[in-house]
Amino acid sequence: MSRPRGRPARGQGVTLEAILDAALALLDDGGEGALSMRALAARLGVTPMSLYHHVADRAALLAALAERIYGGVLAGDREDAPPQEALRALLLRYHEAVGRHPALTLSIFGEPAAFAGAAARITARLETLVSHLTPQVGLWRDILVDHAHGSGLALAAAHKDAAQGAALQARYAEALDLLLGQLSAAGP
Amino acid sequence: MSRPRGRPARGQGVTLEAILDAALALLDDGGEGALSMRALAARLGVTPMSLYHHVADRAALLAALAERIYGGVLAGDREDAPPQEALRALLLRYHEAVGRHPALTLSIFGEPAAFAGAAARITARLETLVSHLTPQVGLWRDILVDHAHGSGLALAAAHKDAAQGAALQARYAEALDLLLGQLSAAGP
DNA sequence: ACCTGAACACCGTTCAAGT
DNA sequence: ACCTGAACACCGTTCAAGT
Repeated sequence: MSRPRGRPARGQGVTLEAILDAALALLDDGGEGALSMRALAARLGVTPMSLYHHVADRAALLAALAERIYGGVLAGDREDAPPQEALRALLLRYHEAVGRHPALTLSIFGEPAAFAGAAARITARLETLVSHLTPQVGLWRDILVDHAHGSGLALAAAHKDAAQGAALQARYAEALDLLLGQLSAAGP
Repeated sequence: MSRPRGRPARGQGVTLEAILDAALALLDDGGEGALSMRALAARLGVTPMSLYHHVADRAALLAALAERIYGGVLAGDREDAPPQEALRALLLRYHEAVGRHPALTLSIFGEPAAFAGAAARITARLETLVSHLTPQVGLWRDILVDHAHGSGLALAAAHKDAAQGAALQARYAEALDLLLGQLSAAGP
């Protein structure tokens, strides 16, 4: 019944891709507590230990997931768009990523190192955009980032209720427009 | 070496007070992962199971901690202060509570039910205050709450670094003043 | 009422052994 | 290079037994 002990035939093993897919699936429909190395291995039909040939440990797994999800946020960036448009689009994409995988967001906040890479890149881009719109760069950068995180948290807490989730997404867009309006009113 | 099996002499047992104190201590200097029922029991010199005579389970323990810490946020409230002052003071107290026990905040966000009671009372009070200052009540309530949570999260992530923590607290106050200024400029 | 000890079904991770 | 099985040091929680 059990797999043979040695290295399996070519194509039988797990790939990092498959591990990340399965981990995200566990997180998405079981919540934060559903992602354990053992449950993940079971879902992949493999022993827990074989995962450690692809990721260093659980923290590294979360880091890889963060990179996959939040790394894409900067991808849709258009260099030529006016700063306010670009800023708005960036924050909406970020917030949407948070909303699509709320349990990942919660896990990541508990493991800040996992998120450091993507967060730094997103923040850097955001800071550049803000600097085109107001001299109070640090202040507005913090406001926009903190507000996005707080709203993302509310989204994560409401993740069982899809209707409420959609309402929160809409509310975020509304709040963001208000903030951006005031940011540009503060003017350069 | 081990305690006798039956009920101990009067005053030998654990109290809920002592459990909450110890739990907070574990959280504060060990972070989110340091609070386990077993570690908590060990710190109190008791078997894990005796804790279950005082709290239903781990979630209930977190709820009791949330009530202790966040319940106090409304205590300093002065009914007669002008709404903007009261709003500012409320948010600073809330943010400070978050900052004083960052690991609790992180744990609570992962267990939203634990926080429901205190959060609802704080939000209700905040909403009343906001309604005195602007017609856009829901929008500004969300902005202020989400911003406070997001900033609290940053505080939690930086909790090893006390100097950075202080800087973040100061930044929050600055951002809050800016937001409140714009809130009142939007006017009733 | 409140404690104990043993037990159950879990964790993450290391190590040695296999191919 | 990549997998397995056994092991270690943990979890939360239930249950029966003690006083």
